[in-house]
Amino acid sequence: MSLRHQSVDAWPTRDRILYEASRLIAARGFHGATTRDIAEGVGIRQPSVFNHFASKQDILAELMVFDLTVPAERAEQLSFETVSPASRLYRYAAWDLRWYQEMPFDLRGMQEDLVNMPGMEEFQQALERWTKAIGRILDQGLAAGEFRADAAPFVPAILDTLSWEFVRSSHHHADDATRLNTDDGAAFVLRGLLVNPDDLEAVIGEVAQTGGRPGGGGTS
Amino acid sequence: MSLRHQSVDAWPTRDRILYEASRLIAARGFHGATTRDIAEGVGIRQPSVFNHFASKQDILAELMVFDLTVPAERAEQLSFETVSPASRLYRYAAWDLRWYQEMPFDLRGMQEDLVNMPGMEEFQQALERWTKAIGRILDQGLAAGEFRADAAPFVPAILDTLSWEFVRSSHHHADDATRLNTDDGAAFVLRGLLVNPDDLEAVIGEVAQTGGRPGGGGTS
DNA sequence: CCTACCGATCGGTAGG
DNA sequence: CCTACCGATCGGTAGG
Repeated sequence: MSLRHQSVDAWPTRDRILYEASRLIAARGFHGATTRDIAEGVGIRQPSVFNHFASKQDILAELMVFDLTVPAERAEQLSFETVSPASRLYRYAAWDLRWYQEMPFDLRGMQEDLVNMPGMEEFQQALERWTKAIGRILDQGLAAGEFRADAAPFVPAILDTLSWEFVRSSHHHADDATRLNTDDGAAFVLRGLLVNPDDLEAVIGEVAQTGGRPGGGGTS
Repeated sequence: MSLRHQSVDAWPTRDRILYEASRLIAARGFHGATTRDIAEGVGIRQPSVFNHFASKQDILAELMVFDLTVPAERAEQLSFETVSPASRLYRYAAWDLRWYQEMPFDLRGMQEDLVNMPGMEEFQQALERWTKAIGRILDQGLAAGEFRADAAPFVPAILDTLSWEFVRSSHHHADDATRLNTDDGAAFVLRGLLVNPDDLEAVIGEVAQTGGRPGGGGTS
């Protein structure tokens, strides 16, 4: 079912365009990734790309759904739940890192500034919603005395980077043995953030009790 | 003396080109930042840019010295010193974050992939030297039992991000009051990495004893 | 530091 | 999904 479980060559052309575009945008940036390069990677001629997407920007927009819209939705869900802030942040981080690890596309080129392009307002708002949702969880944790005030400002940027790191690792080591562990990544963030790092075990336990599953739909 | 202490308008044209280029590359990527935009920001005509730099890529190269060559040198220095690995990593992190905070240019557009462009081999090597030097300190800390094996793999990427975060904060809040604290950033990394986070105070103390100054030359 | 200009390459269209 | 093609824009040069 999932694209991840098939060889890229077996994907529909439309998905292969998304895949090649994501790799090239990650490698050279949006403006450096040309429609000719994308087409060449897919094995078609450049104008044929426009039979699947109305514009180059539409390819970007579809990739941004995976990078911004879906994570924003998940962060908002968790920001309104009732378990402890620490537990919710851990759950979000673990979900986020898994999301990027299992992502078939290479989203490292989806830089923040791209949402400022005309026509990308939808994703500008998704980014804002994500930032606010994470900010809510952080504020709740600060108010509850769970989080360190001198560490909280770094958390959004660190979640971002760890996401990229898991994309990178999933594209470089295909075998499960050398893969980075998503729970270790989430634990790293929490250890730096918690006033009492020794509470981490309990926080993780709380997650298991409320039955949080990494869940979320397919990728295509 | 330092560019940071003068208004941008008072800088020599060459430095203003570097400044505008750094901002545009951060905002749109190297290929999205055109020489016409750079010139417009400086207040000169597009061909005049080439009176100061032989090519657009030469502008990039000069910015990369600040982003890669200088930090690589500092990391290598520290990787061969004799104080504890934890203390050296803390010192590197604190130096690195200060370096980016005081940097007059916006280096957030200096993505890793740019070093793969033809002619940028020098910076590909600088990046490699940086990675190896940080890796050496991490390996020494793991061997000494100071660092957690499940946290060490995340450290290089997190140093990277925190650097960008300090660039961003220094470009957004000019006043010292709301500025992010570089020591807090370094402490965040160490708390996530140390087997015994309570040792952090001692690690910071060790730094003071060996008399490590943030030091390093000017910026221009 | 300017005006004038050029070859190459870009995203996208026409028409099958 | 292709060939043929186009207007716009790119980095860079000539010559003052």
